[in-house]
Amino acid sequence: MSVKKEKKAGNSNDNSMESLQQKNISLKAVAAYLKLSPTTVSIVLNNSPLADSIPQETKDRIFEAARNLNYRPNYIARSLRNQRTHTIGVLIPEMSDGYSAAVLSGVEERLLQEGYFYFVASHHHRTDLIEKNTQFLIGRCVEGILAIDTPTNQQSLVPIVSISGHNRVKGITNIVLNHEKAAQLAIEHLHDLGHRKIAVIKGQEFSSDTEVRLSTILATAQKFDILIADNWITQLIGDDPSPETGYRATKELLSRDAKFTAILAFNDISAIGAIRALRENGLDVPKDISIIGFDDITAAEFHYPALTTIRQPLKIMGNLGANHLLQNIQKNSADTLSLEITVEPDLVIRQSTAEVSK
Amino acid sequence: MSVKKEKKAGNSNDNSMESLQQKNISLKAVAAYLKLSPTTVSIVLNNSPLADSIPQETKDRIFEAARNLNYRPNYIARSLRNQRTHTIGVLIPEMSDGYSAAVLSGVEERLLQEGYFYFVASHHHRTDLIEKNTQFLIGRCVEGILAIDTPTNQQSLVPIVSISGHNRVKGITNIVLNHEKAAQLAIEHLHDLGHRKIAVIKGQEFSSDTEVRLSTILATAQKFDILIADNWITQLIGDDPSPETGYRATKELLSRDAKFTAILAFNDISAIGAIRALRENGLDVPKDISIIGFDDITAAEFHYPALTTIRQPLKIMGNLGANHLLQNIQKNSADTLSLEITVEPDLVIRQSTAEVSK
DNA sequence: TCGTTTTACTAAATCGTATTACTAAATCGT
DNA sequence: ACGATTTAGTAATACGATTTAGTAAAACGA
Repeated sequence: MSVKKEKKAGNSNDNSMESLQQKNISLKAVAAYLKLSPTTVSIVLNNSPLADSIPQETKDRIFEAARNLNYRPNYIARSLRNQRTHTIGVLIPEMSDGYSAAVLSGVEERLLQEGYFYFVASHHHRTDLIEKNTQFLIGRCVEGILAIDTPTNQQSLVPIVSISGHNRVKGITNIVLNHEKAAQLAIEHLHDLGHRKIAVIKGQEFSSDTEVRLSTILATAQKFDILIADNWITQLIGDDPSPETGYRATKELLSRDAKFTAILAFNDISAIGAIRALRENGLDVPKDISIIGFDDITAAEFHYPALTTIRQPLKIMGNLGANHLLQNIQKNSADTLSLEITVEPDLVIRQSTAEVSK
Repeated sequence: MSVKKEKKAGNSNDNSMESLQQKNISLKAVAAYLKLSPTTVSIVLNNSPLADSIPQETKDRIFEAARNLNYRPNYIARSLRNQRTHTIGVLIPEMSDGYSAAVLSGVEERLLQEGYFYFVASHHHRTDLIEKNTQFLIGRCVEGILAIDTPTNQQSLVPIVSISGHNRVKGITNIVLNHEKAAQLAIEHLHDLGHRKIAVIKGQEFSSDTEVRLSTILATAQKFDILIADNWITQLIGDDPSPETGYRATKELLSRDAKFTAILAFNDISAIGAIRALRENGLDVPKDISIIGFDDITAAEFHYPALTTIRQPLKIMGNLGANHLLQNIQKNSADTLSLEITVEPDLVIRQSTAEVSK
């Protein structure tokens, strides 16, 4: 890393500074300039009902002065006065895992529409950081918290909406996937292709979806008369967000010399790792083994072979989460309903699944 | 999407509410409780130099009361008084493109260490949104702006640090890759493998690195006596952040019936699309055509074939950017140096490149 | 012992805005 | 023509902290 100093810039007699607005014109300054009181200026600029009694001519003068002086109300002062920050806090496990980013993009879209901004804090699956970050965010006067794939077991002063959070705390709204449907789609697809012996890669302990996903799969498999032997279940270990964990879990699976014909992976990332492990063992996907992923992240479509997967509408979940959080903020938060909003998965058939051979 | 109402929660006589801290204890309230003035309480809690004259016994009383009453200073009030928000704004093209997320994780890490939070605003490559979002962020009283892969042509009231921004504006610090070195690594690697005819997939017009990357590659190729014919250069079109654009660009390239032996892709995403296009045309990577990507995003390693790529230290660039922005904020911003900080690329050799056949 | 310094605090101003309560002049109704 | 209302504003207060300037009592120094 090298550093190259170029030149001094922006000292006070630099004429290009003229293009910069002079600092922080306050309401008082505008009022002084107009020889009016701050009250009047405030009333007019905010179009408060009191402004009815101000003649249009004066209003025009005020608007013009505000524009010319480039008056921008100080957000901090306004927040203090109004007790509104228009800011929410978002808790995520990891910035760079694709999943959070996809949900976040939905969150951002919705929030910006309403003039809200958000703080992000990631906790890397450490419970102490979840707690600490929650406190930090509340300390920053956020009006609500959106927990993405993050266990939240505490009630709080501010409304909380949890996306894929898997928890049942009073007053917390949950956005969850229809897990039964997801399991059904996956199992049925494999069943249709003739698979009867399936292995499962389970998520990490700390992932909120781990438990439901496994249990719904097991239950559905039974219905379809499909065998998932105990030692055909492995688990992702460690918090590495790369396919490495799926690779390891699959190696482990293969070492057990099992005779399954398909693998249900916890997510697309681990499915990608699994495929690599299989390939290393001389097994072809989908000819020898079929694989289904989960989530439908961008990488799924362009992987080779392209992943058959259960799509979660991540961006929409972000939209919905933001939406409900805003609603809860509008309402008296002491009167919040505990809602559970369910979104539907889709089966996306690509090239990683095929009819069972022979 | 279905909605299931579960139960009312958190009404006022709900005893679980007791665990929630009562709302907003103010400094004044603490002072009243202690029969002291807010001044004294503030002085002690902030450990201001004036606290020297306060006896330890009184200090202890104050600390205890603050703890018992669960006093949390109001961040907004404090910001107003101190004229510090400890908040910065981050401009990115897209939340979910992997690149921004990787840089952001580095940014977040560094900022949290210093007690800063950040607002994110994405502009989807629209210049009007860049301008608008910048105004919004400044309106929110951010102390500085970090522009990731975002052209910034204006000076501003607050310090700006640009990461991969490719621009030369006074007072803006730039974090950039050593592009010459990157081109050198890529070309040299292909040269070593015997390649003499190379195609290039150029980035979109709006990507800040597009121009430098192409020009450095062309210059370096010349040095190595490698041919890059004019019609062996295609460009990514459109703002789709998926490999689709790379796929299209490569199809176009192949339709020109060119006789190159390797492709330099603008980034890993487009390299992945390129490989798919080649495969569809019956060409094997790396046997028939070698491909080099750029960035080394997570997907690169686990793609099939695993991508040979030029790694950018994205997270470190985020770290550095945040770091320099904080430094510029500390200093008098009117006295900011225009710096250019260069980070070094690495060649990561995997399976998408091989010796030229025959 | 008397003036100075130190101790242990507090009153008041400030940050920039929004709102409530008020006032003086003009207009209206009858 | 006289009280009531409307018009066109302003002064004062609050939001919740920090800081400057100050004060009364105690301790100190000679």
